Amino acid sequence: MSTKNKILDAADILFADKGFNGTSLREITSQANVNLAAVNYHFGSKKELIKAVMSRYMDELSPQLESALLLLCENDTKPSLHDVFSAFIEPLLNLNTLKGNGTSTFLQLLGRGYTDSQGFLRWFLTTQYPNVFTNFTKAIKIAYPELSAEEMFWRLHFTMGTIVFTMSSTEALIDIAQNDFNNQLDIAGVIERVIPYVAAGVAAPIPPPIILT
Amino acid sequence: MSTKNKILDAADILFADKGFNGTSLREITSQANVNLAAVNYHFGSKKELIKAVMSRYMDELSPQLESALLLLCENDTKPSLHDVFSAFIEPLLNLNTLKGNGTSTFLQLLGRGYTDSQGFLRWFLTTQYPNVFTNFTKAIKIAYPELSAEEMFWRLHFTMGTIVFTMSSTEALIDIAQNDFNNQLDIAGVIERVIPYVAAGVAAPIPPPIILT
DNA sequence: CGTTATTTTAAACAGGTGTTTTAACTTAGT
DNA sequence: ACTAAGTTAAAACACCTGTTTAAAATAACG
Repeated sequence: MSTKNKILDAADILFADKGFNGTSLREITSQANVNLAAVNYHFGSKKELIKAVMSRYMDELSPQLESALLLLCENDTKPSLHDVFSAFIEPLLNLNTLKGNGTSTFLQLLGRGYTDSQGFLRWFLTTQYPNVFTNFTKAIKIAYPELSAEEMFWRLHFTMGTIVFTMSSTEALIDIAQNDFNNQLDIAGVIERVIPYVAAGVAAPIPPPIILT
Repeated sequence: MSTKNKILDAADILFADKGFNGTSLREITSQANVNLAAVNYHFGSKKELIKAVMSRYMDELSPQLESALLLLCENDTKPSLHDVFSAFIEPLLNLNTLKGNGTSTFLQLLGRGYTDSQGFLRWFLTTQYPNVFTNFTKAIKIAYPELSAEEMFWRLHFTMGTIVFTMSSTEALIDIAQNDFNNQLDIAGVIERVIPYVAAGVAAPIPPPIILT
């Protein structure tokens, strides 16, 4: 395997586990059995390495999400919210088949990107991959046309928060759940539980207008 | 104001904004106009400072949450899920009256605690303030008795994720919302929007048992 | 007043950070 | 085989980290 990929693989796991700020280049290079200077030689800087780790996922995911949502919109039967979220999440699960634990680290990384590094990664994703967001919005608009654009904006971000936050602390939660309920459960199981939750949240009745007192 | 409080106030804002790992003691002490060594003199270490910042909120919040939820459980009319969440969130909003931006920074700090520092803060909170969690669970059990303990466990953590994640990026989201929909909105407004969302999520119909293929 | 405590200050400590440099090594291309 | 480009290696760079030290300043109290 090439040095570049060895670095990407090690960085992937360490970034997800300890955050971008919390992981040093020396940890990455020693985990990858590679010289320290190799990071700056192949990627230029730590910031560019972070972008590269995320791009590896997004470049594969973005077109899959686009086609899955497009298919849903062009269907003759109106999709339910549950359908929309399932279509969105299926490509995420497919990452697992290509790479062990792919889904979990990607969503963890996404969570890190929102909280670490003052949101520079959020900027990177929304500017480099804007279609993902707009297509998703379009599909939901079909499934739940009564929802105003503003209300939808907020509920989408609530949903983003639920998924990202859950995934970034998944291992800890699974540990607790196995202790308390001794029920075998993996990431896919957690995702299957979170879909009804977010679908119900997005589908919640429109609240009465807020009265300013 | 005492040196100790000047440090706590500065650390509060900086920790919320840049995370625990992302904030250096030198940033805190220069923001507080205080000597660097004062942190170690008054608190012992950075870790203890983090605990002190969180305790300041939790010591005030914990009894308020307890009484609000207790009142709800002892009421003769069965509370709805919306009632439970409102009772939980009202004390959070009251932090604002005591301290400017108290609610937002506290929830941001909570979010940091889940992702930064490999969950040592989560351990600190769950061991030091266990009542908060158990009382909340009890109230929901009354409002929605059909939900199994395990399902409730997950939905509570999804809810936690929604709130914490939303609050840790609230300013950014409010900025976007004001640009796109030019609608005046503050933190309280966001909270009023998130309550129906999480209430519907927790109240979602119980999903069919997962079939392992 | 003088004498303790308590607190603040500046300086240094040992160790970690991302990045750069310079030389050695490997790999193609002709 | 020789040169040129590409890659790896060890060492040093300048800077930042949390923490400690020891002296100076302030406060408290008899």
